[in-house]
Amino acid sequence: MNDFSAAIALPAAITTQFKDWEARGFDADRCPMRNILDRIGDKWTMLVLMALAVEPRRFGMLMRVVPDISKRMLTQTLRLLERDGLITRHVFATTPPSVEYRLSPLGCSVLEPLHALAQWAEANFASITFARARYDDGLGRTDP
Amino acid sequence: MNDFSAAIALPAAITTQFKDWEARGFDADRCPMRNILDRIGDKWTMLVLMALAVEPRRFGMLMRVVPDISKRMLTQTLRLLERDGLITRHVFATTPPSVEYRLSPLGCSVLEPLHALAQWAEANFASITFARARYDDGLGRTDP
DNA sequence: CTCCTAAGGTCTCAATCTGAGACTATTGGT
DNA sequence: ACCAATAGTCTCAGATTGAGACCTTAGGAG
Repeated sequence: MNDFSAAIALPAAITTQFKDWEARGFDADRCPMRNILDRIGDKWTMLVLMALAVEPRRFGMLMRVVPDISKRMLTQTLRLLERDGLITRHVFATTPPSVEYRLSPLGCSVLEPLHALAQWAEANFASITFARARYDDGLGRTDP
Repeated sequence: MNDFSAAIALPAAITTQFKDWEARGFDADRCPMRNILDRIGDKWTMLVLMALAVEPRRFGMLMRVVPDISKRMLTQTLRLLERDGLITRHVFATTPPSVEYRLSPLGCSVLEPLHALAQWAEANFASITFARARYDDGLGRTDP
């Protein structure tokens, strides 16, 4: 009847955690998830982290590798990641000076959950594309 | 010398995947990660998914439970999730009509990677807060 | 000399997106 | 006749983002 609780292997641990946070009010300052999502849950951050996962890279290289990002947003994203200790910044005294960014150990550790998300994305991309097409054909409204 | 490759247990599988996608250009239409991030990588979507992970919920309840979200954004977020097949929408003919949202099996399956991220957030929240304070005290610039 | 280029930014302005809150529809209750 | 409740939509002001001009410094070309 309710496909909800049966569809996934470990719902208890998951829903418990979410229920827990919810009970504490998702308070913006104290809730870890709120905090972390405000940082990495945006358009560019995960992409930048993934680009740095391949190898340490300089600003210009990141511009080339992260698609469609503007200088402005790349700068901002890198500053915030540096502030949070996920990446480190190294200036080399060439002329003009070049700057390399690399993941810190903390930054490396976030690759694991990011990888989980990536795996999911790859595994379910087809389903999503299909659902999207269906919805756009007007058949999608689940309960019209 | 390079703490990069040693800091995490499974870097090879991860970097390989990212390198792979990068080689294919992160093309906005075809890259799964790009697609998925454009959808769930925003300010509200993960929070809404988490709220629905606890139990199926009606619009008004979601408003109360997801902190600071506006009607406008909640509506938009729910529509996009429905379009992508992650949630379903059920109208009940009460007066006024009420609408319940619940995770689809596909939506349930995303809880797993989301949970991984949540675990990471909880485990590393203190480190991040510390790094942030350090940076804001002007000590943060990694290589001034 | 003088000009050009490189890298990594910053700054400005226009376009886009978001938030707050007014407004809508329907019908049972007072 | 009027109010309340739910799930939205609509509008407008304010916040965020993107595109691209501009800045700095020193080596190499002419």
